[in-house]
Amino acid sequence: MKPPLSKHSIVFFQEKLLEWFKESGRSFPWRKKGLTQYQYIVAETLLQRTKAETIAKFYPQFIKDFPSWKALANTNLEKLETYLKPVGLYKQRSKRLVSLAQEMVKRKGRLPKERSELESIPFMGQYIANAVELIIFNQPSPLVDVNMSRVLERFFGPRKMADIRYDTYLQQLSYKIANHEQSKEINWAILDFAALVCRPKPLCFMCPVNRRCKNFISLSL
DNA sequence: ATCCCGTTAC
DNA sequence: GTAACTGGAT
Repeated sequence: MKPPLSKHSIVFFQEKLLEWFKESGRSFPWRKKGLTQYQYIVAETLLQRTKAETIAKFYPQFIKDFPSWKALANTNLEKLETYLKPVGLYKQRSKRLVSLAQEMVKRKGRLPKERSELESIPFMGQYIANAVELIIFNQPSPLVDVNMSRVLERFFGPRKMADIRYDTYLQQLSYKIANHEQSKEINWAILDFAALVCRPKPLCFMCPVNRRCKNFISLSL
């Protein structure tokens, strides 16, 4: 047995997934170039606990109707709830979006670069803070959600803690994976791979890294 | 560690 | 009917 966390296996994983992404990666409006900070952060907030395809249909119109932090900050909460009903979690989400927008208006649209200050912004948690570092600050950073965790755990071995955000093994592993010239593409590759191949019920037969995966045999029989 | 809280896919 | 979905706050 080879050591599961060897540099070699990490590079193997990165390269194979980047290759897979070029062929089979998904395309979403919030992955385009030239989005404003506002547009990107709103997308991340909408995506929480919701399928990306659902938000993809909804997002372009949302940006037209609420084009800026100011527009969103001045929106009536009940109207926003009605507006968000089709995508679910409308009470949470409207509250989050408005208070986030109001905070950003106070900050004149400027994001703090200090990590702890970034996470002090209401409803800007670990995930979105990582996404801001990755997409807006252009630094390598992992988008560690339940889906990325599932993929990494299957391939590299399971975590110990129940909560992804406090599991040091998973956190360190995900930073190693994301630490790459093409950090954005790696992250998107893993998210897409999680949604299309390494699903909760995995489709191992079409997996480009199945030969080295710890769960290949047990889960595909 | 626990609560929050909806649509969709299966 | 239930599990799943690009989590965050307390």
